Amino acid sequence: MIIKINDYSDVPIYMQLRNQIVMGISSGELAPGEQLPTVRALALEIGINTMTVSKAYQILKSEGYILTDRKNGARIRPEIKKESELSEENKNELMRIISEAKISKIDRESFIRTIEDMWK
Amino acid sequence: MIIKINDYSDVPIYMQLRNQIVMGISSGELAPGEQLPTVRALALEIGINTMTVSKAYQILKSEGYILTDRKNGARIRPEIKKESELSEENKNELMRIISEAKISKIDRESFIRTIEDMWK
Amino acid sequence: MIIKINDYSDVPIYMQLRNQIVMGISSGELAPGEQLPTVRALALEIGINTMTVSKAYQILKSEGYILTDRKNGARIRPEIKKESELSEENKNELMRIISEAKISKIDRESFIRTIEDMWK
Amino acid sequence: MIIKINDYSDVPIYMQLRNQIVMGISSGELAPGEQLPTVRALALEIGINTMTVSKAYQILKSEGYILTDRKNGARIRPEIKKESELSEENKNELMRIISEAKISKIDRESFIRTIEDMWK
DNA sequence: GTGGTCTAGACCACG
DNA sequence: GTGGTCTAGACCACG
Repeated sequence: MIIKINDYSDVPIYMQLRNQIVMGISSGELAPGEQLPTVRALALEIGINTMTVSKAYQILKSEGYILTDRKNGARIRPEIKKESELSEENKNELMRIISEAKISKIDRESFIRTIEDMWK
Repeated sequence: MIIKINDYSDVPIYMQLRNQIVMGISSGELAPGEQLPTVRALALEIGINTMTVSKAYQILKSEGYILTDRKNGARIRPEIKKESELSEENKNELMRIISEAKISKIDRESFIRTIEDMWK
Repeated sequence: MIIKINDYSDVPIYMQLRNQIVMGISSGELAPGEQLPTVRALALEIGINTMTVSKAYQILKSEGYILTDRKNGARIRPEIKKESELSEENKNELMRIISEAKISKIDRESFIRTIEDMWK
Repeated sequence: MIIKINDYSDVPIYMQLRNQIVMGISSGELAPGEQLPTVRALALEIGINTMTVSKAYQILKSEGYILTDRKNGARIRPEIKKESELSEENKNELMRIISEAKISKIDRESFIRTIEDMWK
């Protein structure tokens, strides 16, 4: 899986990394149980600090996306358990985006079409 | 209009303020041409520094949401002009949220229903 | 002569007024010796504060563009005397604008054509 | 690059700083990709507050002149993208300066020569 | 009375 | 070590 970091984004690097791994899981590119690179290897590959990768892994672990053990490193959790609801943060973000879309005179139908395209 | 600041959020106060005003405009709670509180009044009301309010207003101004004049303070721009497209940032955020929703086993239909509810 | 004030400009109203009168003189719309409206009349016509008009007149007077006397009010100075050189401020502004034009990849010829058009 | 702040100018310090950096980019004194001093270092050097430098940097960033990243601080954007047109504000300023030049009996040819000299 | 500017100083997230 | 955020407080230009 290819990770792309934008050094100039407002989104911190560890969060960009976390997001891309989550998206990889969601798309199926990262399979349940799949081994992730070691912190060191991934840091080297992307050209970022090991601390940054470590932080991303810790967040993914605390969110229940990955498992880590000393022997095998990190891997995608075979059975990810999540509430079948959006988090409050995500609801807020959605509301903000929808508000901006409405002000931009994007109509509801084309907005939903965008969502449907993204869902695939 | 009631502004609520979450001190524990990662989102900076000025941005929370900016977001809530944008949502107020979108919902119609803040009408085109409507007067906003003065920087000082709003700072006092929310219990934050005038600079922080000022920063929010300046962002809103630079984004074309409000107008400020020396005499009357700030008001909602009567004709807000926006590109009828989602920004790249908003698209990225949507993509992230959708990915998380899919992992949470939220099905597409109920996700879209959520959007439709929020759109109203 | 029609004066147009933009309440939302960063340029203070008194300065907008001053600028428009200077441009009126330059274009010939305001002739040497021509009477200007009284402070009160102009304030009423434009819908601004008399203090603001007064401030504009004072600046124009100190710059040698107009004459005021208690009896006749203000009028355009019959013989405006100016150094036949740009002021330091105007040179600085020109330099700034040229710098921005160059970065915008505007070519020198089209920039000068713009100047020549404006000069007419 | 030497930055000179005029304490007595009407132009705010952060804007003087912004202008001088833009002029530095335009003249080539600041090369694409070149590192800028840190906010703290520049504040110390000029003898102003870090917030003021920070404000200048944020404006330059929002205008697309510079990039900032958390690791390395600010640098000149390698590829600055600008509309190849003068802004309305710059056109207005040009018009004002030309008007004043005409009143000062500066003739068109020498005015354009001044522009050409500045362009180099 | 309004927003705009600036300072000194603090704390924080990021890497 | 870097920029980002926030505060308290001051002063100023404008109208």
